[in-house]
Amino acid sequence: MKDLLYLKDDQIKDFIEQIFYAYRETYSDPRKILKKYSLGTAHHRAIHIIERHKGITISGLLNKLKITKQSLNRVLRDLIKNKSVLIKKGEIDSRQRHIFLNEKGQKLFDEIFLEQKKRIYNALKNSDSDSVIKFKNVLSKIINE
Amino acid sequence: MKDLLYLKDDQIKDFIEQIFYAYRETYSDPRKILKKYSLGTAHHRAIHIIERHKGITISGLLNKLKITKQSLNRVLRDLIKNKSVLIKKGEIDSRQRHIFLNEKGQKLFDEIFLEQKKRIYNALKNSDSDSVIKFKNVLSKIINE
DNA sequence: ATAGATATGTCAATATAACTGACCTAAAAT
DNA sequence: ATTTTAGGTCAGTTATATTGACATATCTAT
Repeated sequence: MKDLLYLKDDQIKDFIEQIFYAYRETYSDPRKILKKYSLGTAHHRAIHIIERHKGITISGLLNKLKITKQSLNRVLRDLIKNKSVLIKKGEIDSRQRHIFLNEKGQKLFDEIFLEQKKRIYNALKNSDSDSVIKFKNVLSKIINE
Repeated sequence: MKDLLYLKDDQIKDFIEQIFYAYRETYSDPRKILKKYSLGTAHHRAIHIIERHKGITISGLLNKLKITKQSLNRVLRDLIKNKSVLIKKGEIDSRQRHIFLNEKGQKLFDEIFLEQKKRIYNALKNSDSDSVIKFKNVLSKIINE
């Protein structure tokens, strides 16, 4: 049995608490901006993933957001009504829908990101590159466990 | 102007996405257990913080959870009815309430934690201690920004 | 002693974001 | 031709949060 300090229960409990704070703070920063456009964090998460995975399909988005299609449908309906999002039929498989941010959506993303970025940027700018790489690695391992 | 790779926007966007996944996965693992006791993630977060900050006051808990007292009240009412939580009047300031897990609450926490721990434990056990320390440091900086 | 501030509790209404379950169409795969 | 897959939608419900108003007890400061 290992007895490494960083595997002690208290350390793990701390991480569980810290991951909650990190998520909550990171996603609460741009709430005011979202409210200006009558959107919420559900829309924000969708916009973020669409921006990072341009042309993602509905099922692709569902897999990343892990919500039901009924929930996603409401979110996408709002974003389409809002004219932030563009949906294209698949050329190979025309059952599929490919989702993109249009110009307005990209501007909205940029505005949200500018606000949200600050927290991460300021945290990273005082960290050395080794810390950032290792942060990324551990985070990835947590997700892919 | 710095031009460090890890401060590039794309890297920061990745972190924002990864922090969402890490939080969601970490807190969705014990949902089945919670459901067994007719509790949800809101109760889980409260239980976790009470376990880590034994005797915390209502306002202390509000500061950590960042929800309204009306929301917290519902959560605590459920936990008291459930007989997981014990509330003591403050001895120095009798307006204050100090919150504790009682035996049943601690057992519930242990059961939740055992499930939730796996993900973090497995992620950390293959990481060297330097990685874990640096992960913790960056995470703290993100929270305290 | 009294006035104001603080800590907490609670009622009511509403908002946000999720869920389940049922059913539908169009197109691809077999 | 049949089945499966990708997506859309209606209806009802649940979980968790919000705002706003008001109440009580206790502490602090004058």
